[in-house]
Amino acid sequence: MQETFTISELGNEFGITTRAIRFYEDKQLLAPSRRGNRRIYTRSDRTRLKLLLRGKRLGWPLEEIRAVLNMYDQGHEGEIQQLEYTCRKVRESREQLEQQRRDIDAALQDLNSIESRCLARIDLLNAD
Amino acid sequence: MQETFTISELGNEFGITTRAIRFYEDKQLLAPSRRGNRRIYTRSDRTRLKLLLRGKRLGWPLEEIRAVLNMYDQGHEGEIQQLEYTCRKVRESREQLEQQRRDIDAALQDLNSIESRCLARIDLLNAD
DNA sequence: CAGTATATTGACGTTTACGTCAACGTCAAT
DNA sequence: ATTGACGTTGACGTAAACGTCAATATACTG
Repeated sequence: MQETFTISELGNEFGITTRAIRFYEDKQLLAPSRRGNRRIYTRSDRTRLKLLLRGKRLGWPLEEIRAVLNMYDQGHEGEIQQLEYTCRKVRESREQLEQQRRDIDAALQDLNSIESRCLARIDLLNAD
Repeated sequence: MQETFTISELGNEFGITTRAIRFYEDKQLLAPSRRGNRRIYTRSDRTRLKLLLRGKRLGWPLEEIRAVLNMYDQGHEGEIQQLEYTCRKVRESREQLEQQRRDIDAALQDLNSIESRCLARIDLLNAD
């Protein structure tokens, strides 16, 4: 795989606009280096963007995604206060994720029962 | 349990404002009956709101939540075209939910590893 | 070296999902 | 009869998350 990426390469790969990527940078979720004026994204920048988009699929606001992304960096260094803070945030995020998983499981059950009723009804109408 | 509810009862129960509930009605996600001018919500209206909020916790836009809510109604009646359309939408929603579940599982793994590194680091700092 | 492609910042516009008044109606209790 | 408590519509405001230009710079390509 490549070592670095341009902004439009990442945009194409992930199906988002360069405008969005610059917006994320503006909101401190990304911090690519520059060659002159232009942004160059490393593999680690790309990973960060990938994680960002995962957060988006889960419906998290950017502000929260930023906090989670920072945990990835702050998990292995810093003062003890900072580490404990990170630990607390980890637990908070985990609880939210577990709530979301419960919601998903419930929704999947509902969808299954809707589909069953739907298929049964179609069957009934076809047996005329 | 009660048979009917006022708008503020529902707002208090679910921790949302009456403004939000009226907004959902405006966007066709709810359709309570009226006594004169005032809204009365049946148990079924309440259930609908509960499902709506579940969708919100999953980060779905209201427009999509509305489509899903309509599946609950359209799953057991209507023409065959409508039923098959509902079936397709059920499958689409299910795929999205399954993607979200994959994202959640991945995120939970990441959080676990962050927490481990964090705790190890704290342990190290405490053993001075 | 002209042309095309890709990049930049900056400013303004747009959609979603409500919040925040304002102005008014209604009903029960004092 | 008035005072709250609760409800209504309507208008306007706002934050988040970008979209959409415009003006400009830089880089590759024939």
